[in-house]
Amino acid sequence: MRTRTTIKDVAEAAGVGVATVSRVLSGGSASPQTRERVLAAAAQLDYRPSALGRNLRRRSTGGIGLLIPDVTDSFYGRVADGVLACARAAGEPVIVGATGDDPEDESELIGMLLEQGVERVVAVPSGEAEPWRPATRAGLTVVFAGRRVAGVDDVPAVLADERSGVRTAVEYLIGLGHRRVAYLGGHGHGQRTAAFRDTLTALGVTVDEELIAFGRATRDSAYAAASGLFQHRPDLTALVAAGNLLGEAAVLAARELDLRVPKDISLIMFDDVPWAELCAPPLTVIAPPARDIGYRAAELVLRGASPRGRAVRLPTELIVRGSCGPRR
Amino acid sequence: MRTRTTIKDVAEAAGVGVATVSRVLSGGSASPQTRERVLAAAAQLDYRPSALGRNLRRRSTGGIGLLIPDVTDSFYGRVADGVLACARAAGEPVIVGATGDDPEDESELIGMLLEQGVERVVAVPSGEAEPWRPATRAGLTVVFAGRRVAGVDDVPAVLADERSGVRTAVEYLIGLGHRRVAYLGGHGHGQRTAAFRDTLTALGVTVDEELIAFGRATRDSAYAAASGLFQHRPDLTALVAAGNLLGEAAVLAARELDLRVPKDISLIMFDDVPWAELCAPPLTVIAPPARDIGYRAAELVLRGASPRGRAVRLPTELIVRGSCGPRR
DNA sequence: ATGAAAGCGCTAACAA
DNA sequence: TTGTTAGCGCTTTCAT
Repeated sequence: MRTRTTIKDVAEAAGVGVATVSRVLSGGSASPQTRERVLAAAAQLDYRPSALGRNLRRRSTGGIGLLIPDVTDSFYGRVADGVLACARAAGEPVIVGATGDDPEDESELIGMLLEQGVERVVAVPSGEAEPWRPATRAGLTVVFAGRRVAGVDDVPAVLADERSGVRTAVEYLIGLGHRRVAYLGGHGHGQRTAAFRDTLTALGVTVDEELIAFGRATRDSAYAAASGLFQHRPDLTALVAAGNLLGEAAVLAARELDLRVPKDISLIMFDDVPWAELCAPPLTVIAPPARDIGYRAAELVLRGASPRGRAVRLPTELIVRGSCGPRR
Repeated sequence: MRTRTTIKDVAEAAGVGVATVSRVLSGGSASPQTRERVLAAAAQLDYRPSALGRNLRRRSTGGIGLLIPDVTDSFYGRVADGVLACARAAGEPVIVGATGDDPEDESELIGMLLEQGVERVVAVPSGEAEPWRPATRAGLTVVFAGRRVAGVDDVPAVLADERSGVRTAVEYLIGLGHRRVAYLGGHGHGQRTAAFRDTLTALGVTVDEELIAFGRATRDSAYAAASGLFQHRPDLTALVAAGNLLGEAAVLAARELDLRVPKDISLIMFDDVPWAELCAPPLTVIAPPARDIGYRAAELVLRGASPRGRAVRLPTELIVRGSCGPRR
């Protein structure tokens, strides 16, 4: 196997010093003729500067790290897509890790990034503060996406405006005449849950804690929670699912229990996914701008993020399809 | 910001030379006491060897590159998940790029990986051979996943057994009494298309080219193709969609045209996705082991892949749900 | 078994 | 403007 052409080869071929090559290639000053000679030689030899040498010298990889719970989930997938798009535009490589929402794994992955010399990371955090201590201590620039972590306030975040999104949804349901509205939440949905309660209260509907249930991040758990809700409280007429997995579970459970949507029960889901339109009836959703969240987070982290941990909130959109109707 | 602790710090703290530290940490020979001293010092200083130095020395990143058309697509997402899982088990970082199935982008991304010193890549290739020339020339170890590239035969591939999957599907449909079976294909589905034709022929059904249509990799294009098929040939009674995007389009188009599934038309899709169960009726599918494909491909590439470009074919599974019925 | 020393490819002072 | 040089942190001969 032929060994890679290095800066030295180019320097020799162009009859200049390596520093000059480096300068020319990174847009430094050089006489027009020198520049041309260098460029010609580089092109001739098909030279590609090795990031290895540069990284070592700079003591850091240029790239950005991306930590998400699960590539396979539509929401995180879209966030990742946004990050990749932004990084690509900036010519930066992205190292991706899946945490499974497990703080231990998250911790290990952060360690791996540190080891790789990554110094900027975008993450949908698991929720624990602990894994992020070593990161910030090591001087990592991190930006949270889609969620933030209680107790880690020096990290900026790009979020969906969940409060307003959930409020809109609940108002919509109440406006349709519903009074016994259930809520199905999951990991990392504290914001949404709070908004749900607050909106109900603000509208003069007393919060029935029995109508609030939670599932863990598996399909089975979400299904069990949804099914339990429907069975224990057959009087509920509407349900807000706080995420796409939970919405999926709600649709399935409703069907299994022969509940007609939206006749028997109105369904609304936080997050828009391709299958929302394929459902029968198509699902009404609160759509968060997942891809934008990723893109903006990547922009922020590349810009060096602001030292002050402010949060950017991106608006959600209520997309009315066919899964909500007037109270039965 | 405190500067990272280096191997030199550990060496000093342990009162040994850097070479010894390096040896101990990579499991080389050392006297028990020296080993202990080094380990203690390393732990004490919370030392993490920098991949930067190691990479430069070794002239390569340990990690693996992953190139897929679109993180957002369920199939590729699952492939990516498999790759990430395997890489994580091996402690290797993964640099991910989205090609959008565009050979130009693919080419650039390959260049980026080369520049980063990545020497192993798993890819769902766009289909063009050209982007891969520089890669193999540079000595990259590459393994294709889910697809292969005509003319690039020195690259091993991990694939779904598409022929047998499609055959099973077509046989199933024919067994149900269907004779006018349509096929909706897309980019990179040559294998499936061929299997479709062959199976029909083998079963004594003449292939009606008008019943074979193709969409590009966008939702709009897929929808147009599906819709066109249904409208031009209202006599067709069954359709095989070669991928999840196409299946989605078929479901939507059928609904739009008021075709009842499976009464008016039987639908079967290559690829299993969460929404297949949510559909009404739930979609019958040929499920490829997407995650396994990714995992196996990563295993192969980490093992250094075989120089001989053999293909591993993983079996698909026919999952009968409710979208296929007897000919009307 | 261990240490000294030579780089890996690159960039950034510093000189010229 | 340009070349020389000194490392970045690590692994790996080569002596000892």
